[in-house]
Amino acid sequence: MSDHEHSRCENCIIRQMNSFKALKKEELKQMADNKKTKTIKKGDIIFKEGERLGGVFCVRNGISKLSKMSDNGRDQIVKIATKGEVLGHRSVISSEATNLSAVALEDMEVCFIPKSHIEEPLQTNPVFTNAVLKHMAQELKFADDIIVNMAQKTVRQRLAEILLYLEENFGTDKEGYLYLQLSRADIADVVGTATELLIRTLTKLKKEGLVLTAGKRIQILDKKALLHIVEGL
Amino acid sequence: MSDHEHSRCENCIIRQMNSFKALKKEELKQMADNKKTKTIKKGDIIFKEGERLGGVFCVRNGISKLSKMSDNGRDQIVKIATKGEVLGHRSVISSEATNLSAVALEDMEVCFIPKSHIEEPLQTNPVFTNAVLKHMAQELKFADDIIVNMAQKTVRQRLAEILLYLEENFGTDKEGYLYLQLSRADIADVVGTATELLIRTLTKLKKEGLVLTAGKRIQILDKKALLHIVEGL
DNA sequence: CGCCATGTTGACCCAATTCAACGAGAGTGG
DNA sequence: CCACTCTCGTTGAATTGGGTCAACATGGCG
Repeated sequence: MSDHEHSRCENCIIRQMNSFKALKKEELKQMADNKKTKTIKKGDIIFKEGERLGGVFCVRNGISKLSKMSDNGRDQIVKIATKGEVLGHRSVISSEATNLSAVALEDMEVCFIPKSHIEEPLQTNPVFTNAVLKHMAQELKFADDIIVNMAQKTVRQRLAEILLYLEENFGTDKEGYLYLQLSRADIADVVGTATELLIRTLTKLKKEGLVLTAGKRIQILDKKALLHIVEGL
Repeated sequence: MSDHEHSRCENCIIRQMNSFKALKKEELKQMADNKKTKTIKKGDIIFKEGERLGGVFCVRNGISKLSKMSDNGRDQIVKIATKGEVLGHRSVISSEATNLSAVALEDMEVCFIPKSHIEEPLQTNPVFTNAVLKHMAQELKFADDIIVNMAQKTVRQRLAEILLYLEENFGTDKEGYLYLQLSRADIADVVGTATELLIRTLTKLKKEGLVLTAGKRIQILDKKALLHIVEGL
């Protein structure tokens, strides 16, 4: 493996984007010596709901979905995780099996970090622990928002919200289409509905001139109108 | 104020039930000297969404609901918090305004603890910080479950689940009725639906012989059947 | 070229919301 | 004590939203 300077955690830019920035030099060195960088192909499973993770996965590049299977057999996507995010920290912290599955939506590069290198700083480095704590507090707040959305909003509202989210967080290509090309099924799994209804709802937005589609690609035409949909009915 | 032995945090039984058990004697002493015990009447607001809390509320007695207002004007109850639970820790940790409102469902006794007495141990007492961290990890997992339920399950399934939850967590009186008597509107706000539909769904369960109602009181007759509803359709 | 996964549409049925009306208990003030 | 009102629970009926099954299109990809 070509372990050059960029694969040393100390120099990893990703570190600036998450709680790892609170780690000390020695801790990072330890981590760098034990981490395993993995290349993951689009569609590959990083981990599956119910597995016990021996560590966390730090996303170096690419985008993944975190989902949970419902009793009725449908997947619900709970989060889309990208560069800089750490997967599996929740289950390492509570030393339980994961409640979520992680699947790559694009080719990815992730670093697997054995849990001992997380657990130890959690005991000894309060700055790190507090950074993680703050991060989880944020996640909890987002989760509350999602609960309310799922419980109270229509598919149309949730779709509008996700389209805006995708543009906000992943941007567009030069032609103005959303950079992240989720399949209709994936979008449906985020929204929490059947793909047929998702498609119908999207088609309606298209007819109203708020979005534009070309194959699986989607472009937002009227951001304001979408925002308006998200809020009122 | 009758500050007897039971009002010293060091001796508070509640402490055994939450992260405060990880606090050291001196920290508890400090806390005891600065906390304010408050009596809160049924229906009273403990705090409102958007407020900046100067500390956390430790529930000594009674039951409260934590809810968030949706854009469409309906309240969504996100959690029911009871004896031993700490309210407002999330917003203190991330030093933001609360995203939730807390209202008493019964007469309550809560201790208000100024945030400094939380923040300081978070910096200096890793055992405490880790206890809080673990607790939040649990909450996050529950939140994921709720998201999936809201997104994928019917009102009937969610109602069945909540009835079982209420029995499991708050028990029944001697006649077998659920101890915690939520109003139909509150149950609807937990389930995430209109009270009319909630009532209709409950009535159906009654006709099927799975539950029994007397005024606002509810009794579970067939736990197994309810469990079956929760899982399959 | 043909295959398989994905996207799309129709039609039907059940789930859920909404508005409207009414009933039943719980104060409250005369 | 009664009448009044207020909140809460309950039911009806109309309408819309959403799920499901089946059929068909389409578009990469071997």
